[in-house]
Amino acid sequence: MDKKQLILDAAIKLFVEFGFHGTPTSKIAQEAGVANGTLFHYFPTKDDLVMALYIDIKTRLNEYIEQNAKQEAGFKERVKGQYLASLYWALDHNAEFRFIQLFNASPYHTVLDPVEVDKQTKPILDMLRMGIKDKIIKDLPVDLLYTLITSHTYALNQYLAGQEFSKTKQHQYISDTFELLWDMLT
Amino acid sequence: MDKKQLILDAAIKLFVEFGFHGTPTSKIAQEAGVANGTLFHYFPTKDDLVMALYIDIKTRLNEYIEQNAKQEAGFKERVKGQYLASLYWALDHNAEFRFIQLFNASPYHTVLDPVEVDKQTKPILDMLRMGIKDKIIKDLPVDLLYTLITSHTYALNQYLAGQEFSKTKQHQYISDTFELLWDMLT
DNA sequence: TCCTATATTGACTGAACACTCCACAAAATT
DNA sequence: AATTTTGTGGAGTGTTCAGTCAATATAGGA
Repeated sequence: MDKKQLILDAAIKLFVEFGFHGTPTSKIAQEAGVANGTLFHYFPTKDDLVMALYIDIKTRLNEYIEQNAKQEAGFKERVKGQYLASLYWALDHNAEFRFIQLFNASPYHTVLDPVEVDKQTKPILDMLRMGIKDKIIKDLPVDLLYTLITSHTYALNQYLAGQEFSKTKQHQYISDTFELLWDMLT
Repeated sequence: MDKKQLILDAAIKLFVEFGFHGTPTSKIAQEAGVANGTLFHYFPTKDDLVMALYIDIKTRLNEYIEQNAKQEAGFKERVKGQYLASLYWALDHNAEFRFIQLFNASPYHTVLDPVEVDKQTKPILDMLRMGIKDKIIKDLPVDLLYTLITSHTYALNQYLAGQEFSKTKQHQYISDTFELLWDMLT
């Protein structure tokens, strides 16, 4: 068993439930079933843990999107692929997705390496630029559009997580809200 | 000079910059220029302070919206009035607006009195319901639409706050994104 | 088998923190 | 003016926490 992963898993759960301030490292170690010192063996500081967690989660989400959002079809289908993949992943990894939101709203977000952030968002911005060039979507700054799309996605996830819908209803709302998003963009 | 207000002002500033976990009550008192004990005279616990702060800010925002979003015109103008008022207020009270976001993403949000929350959102939900009945906007659950509208608004504020735009540009983006929002809803 | 490197433990520490307490000041009430 | 209530101060307190450390375990290579 990978203790490092146990620690990360415990940390997600507790951070999402109690926030960063509300979860001592001791509780994380306890929840993970490891000794206090073990946590600091893998993560020198609590901040390192938070950062590592964010990077880990974001990486896995991006991998999932890359593998599941097909590239072949037309522009709308490509955007939709990204949107659906994000939300399907979020349905299965709710704590992780909420952690991303928590992190984004927190001051940690500002200490992220901008280069790394750019690298992750660039493909999407490029896609949007192409849509603008082809006069498919509205001509507005792509980073603005990106912000709006992202927040739309998070908002839907929060909505779905906040209530107990059937799988069918969930998928329906995901489709429906993609159409809203699309109407917004075009 | 109202020390209570000094404390609230200092708290907003520090919470937004360092997060809840990163701002000790001692720093808040120091920033406010009052003694440690004075803070606890007004706010028995740190949590009470956070809560009071949220309620205070939310109240002022709502008052501003109520006074500035005119009621008379047609449906689109009424929705637009709300949107513009929110964002204009946010431009002048950026820390406060970011505090609301921080709070919403935090675990504090779950301990809010649901009755109070309902009371604040009801007018907007009623407005949306009317729009649906009149076939102006799409027929989806109003609380879902509300979530999407809210997050759209926060997202734009975050975008505007993140870069240094001229007043003109800011107003233009606020108008432009309202049209996006409207296209999404209708 | 020995040796070295890495993993794991949990008691410990020093600092930071939320909050208390009591003294005193200012205002309000009588 | 006397008395009560409310505001203000800041040193003090008990606790909690992030992070250390030295001892022990585990594993892998020579």
